[in-house]
Amino acid sequence: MQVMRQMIFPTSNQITLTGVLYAFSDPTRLEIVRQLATEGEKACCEFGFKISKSTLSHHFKVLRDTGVVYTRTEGTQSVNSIRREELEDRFPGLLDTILKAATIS
Amino acid sequence: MQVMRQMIFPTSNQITLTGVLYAFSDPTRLEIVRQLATEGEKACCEFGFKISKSTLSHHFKVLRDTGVVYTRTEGTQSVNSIRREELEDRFPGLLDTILKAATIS
DNA sequence: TCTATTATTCGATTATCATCGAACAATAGA
DNA sequence: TCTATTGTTCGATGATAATCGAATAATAGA
Repeated sequence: MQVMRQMIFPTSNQITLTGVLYAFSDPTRLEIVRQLATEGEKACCEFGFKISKSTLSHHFKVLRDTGVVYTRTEGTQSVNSIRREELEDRFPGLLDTILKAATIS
Repeated sequence: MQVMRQMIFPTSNQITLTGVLYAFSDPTRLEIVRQLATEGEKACCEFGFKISKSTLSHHFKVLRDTGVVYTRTEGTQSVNSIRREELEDRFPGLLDTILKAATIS
């Protein structure tokens, strides 16, 4: 029987630099975080990607596992937000610098 | 007949953010750039890694192809340096922020 | 010309990753 | 209870990537 496992989020000091950079190195994931940064928290279905929902779910799992994104359940929706405090605490300035760079290209 | 191909380096505007982040997402490559940043330009053989030289050569190729590192030939050695100007021109503050974060963990 | 040094290239292998469709889980609402 | 919605999980597949040993290339120096 398949079980909906509970989501696990790394603590601030469990977040690794290479992990965060890997999370951001995929164009889809970078765009997800960019939208979360500019438009605030959003459900998975509100991003307007053309990829399948299983692929999208995979990308959100990577973002959660690397400590970039927090997901809370609200009804049938999964509402995502950037873990700004933890990221800033762990690697000061990194998120903003990457987000700024993302608007350049 | 195998030919030693000429190295090709991307111009500043050919450098992509996801490419740079991918280059930095590997621990070996991150350490290479960290050493280049703190100790200046170095030949491939001077980094003290325990991996094979073909693997190390592969990592340097990735760093070149993504625009992070410049390699010049000096005798039988390949001397590497960070492309600071191009990176700063393309994505201001990115390199320093990542390097600073690399010293934290 | 021969040898040592340094690094790249090739070919192969193993591992990881992105992607998808189908099935399942959890919730909301009729 | 039934159905729709939303997202996760599973299993599979094709594409990338990391790694290595061996062969090759380029140069320096004896």
